[in-house]
Amino acid sequence: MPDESTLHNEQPARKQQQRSLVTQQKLLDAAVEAFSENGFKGTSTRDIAERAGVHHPLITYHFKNKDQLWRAAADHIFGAFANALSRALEEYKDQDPKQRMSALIRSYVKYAKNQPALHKVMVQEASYPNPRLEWLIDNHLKPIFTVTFGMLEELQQLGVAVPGNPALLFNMIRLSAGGLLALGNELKASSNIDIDDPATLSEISEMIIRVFLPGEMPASTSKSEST
Amino acid sequence: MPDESTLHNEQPARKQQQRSLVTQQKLLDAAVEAFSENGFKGTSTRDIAERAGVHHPLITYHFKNKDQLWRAAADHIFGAFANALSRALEEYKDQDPKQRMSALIRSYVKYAKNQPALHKVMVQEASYPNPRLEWLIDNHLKPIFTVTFGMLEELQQLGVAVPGNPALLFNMIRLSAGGLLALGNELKASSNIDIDDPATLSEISEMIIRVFLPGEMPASTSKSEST
DNA sequence: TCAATTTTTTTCCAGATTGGACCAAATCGG
DNA sequence: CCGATTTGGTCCAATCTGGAAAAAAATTGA
Repeated sequence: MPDESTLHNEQPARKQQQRSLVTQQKLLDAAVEAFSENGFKGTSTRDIAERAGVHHPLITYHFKNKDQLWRAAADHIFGAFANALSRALEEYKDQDPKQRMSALIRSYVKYAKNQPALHKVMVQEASYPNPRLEWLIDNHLKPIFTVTFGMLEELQQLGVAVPGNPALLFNMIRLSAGGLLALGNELKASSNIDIDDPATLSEISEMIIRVFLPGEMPASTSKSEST
Repeated sequence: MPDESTLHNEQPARKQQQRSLVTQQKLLDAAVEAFSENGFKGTSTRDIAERAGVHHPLITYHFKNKDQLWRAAADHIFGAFANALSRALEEYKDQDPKQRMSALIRSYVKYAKNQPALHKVMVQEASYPNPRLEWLIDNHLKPIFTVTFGMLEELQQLGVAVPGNPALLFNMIRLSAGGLLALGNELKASSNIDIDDPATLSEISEMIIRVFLPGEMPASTSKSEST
């Protein structure tokens, strides 16, 4: 299964070298960091190459241009995030809906801690209409939204999640979690919140769960009512 | 009361001209817009001047340099916001704590709708440690935080606000409201939420209130117990 | 009205940065 | 060890950077 995010994958007369993968990885990590800090416009390819410790023409070689690099970087983090969500969903598939959603929230908070760029990049691109935003929505946001939206609706019907527009609910949860971890620099100074403390992290998850999913699961006597 | 945010206010041998105030205003508005979209680094003074429809050397004339312009722009929006909060607080000073906090939230949502830069600029600057972030925290964030923090603590003791670290609570409210309105471009496409619809706006306020302040005010027989 | 002052316009700069092209050298896979 | 892949080093032309400086225009106060 060849890597779709890179070039030179048409007729690989010879397989990709190991060091090539390493530099691609370094460039992707650096790109994520840089783009999340300064946005697409505010980031130069040279800055990215420098962070990666790599000569900047290698960007052209591996990703053709700045725009493709941005897309690859977005795939990099959003793909990994989608995997993390799937894993959490799989692991808790036998639990009740509240447990499942709680697991998703904890998973998101944990992922956002290690990869705050997930939220930052979104905010950066949503600042003004642009083709990257549309691409991001279609390729990465909508799928997550669709899944979560249904789960939230179910939880509302069960009286677990607070009532109201599920779409709003979804985004409030997302913003609370992603925002808190993206604003780490600020929270320490403004609110004396240390997101580097593991205890703070679980406090955040649990508070989000308590706030948005305040109800208890109804004790269902018939365990398998829906097939 | 001379305008502190501008230069030439030491010994005004002659009073500031009207057109001068106009260009300053245009530059401030343009600066807010540009900085919120592309961050400090990603914004050029020429871009700002262009948005304002003004020759770019006027920035140097009115604000000395890019950094001072950024500070003036921040004062511009955060100052107006602080005023809006004060007015809401004053207007509801005779109501009970839950009504007061609800008024603050509605006021924030309303303000953030018209001035999403309030949130965006924060996120932009919090992306990485920098002197502007510290300045923003000390001059504009902490005062708001202090007031609201106390109110939230009181509401928690009354059983109105959800329990947990009040600082976290404060920031979750802030991020839910500010984030939703800052992500307007995205929400329409990803979640079919139209923040330009006035109904959506009040739906947001009311949901935030319902979620974070779920309790009812206890019926107090003694109206004026604390002096 | 008219001169002093404030504000705007115009022009200029020196340097840094931009994304990307190019090719020789090095490295690696088969 | 051969050939494909990857990297290093160099170069470029264009654009953009924040800011200085001086001339021109507009407004004010007397």
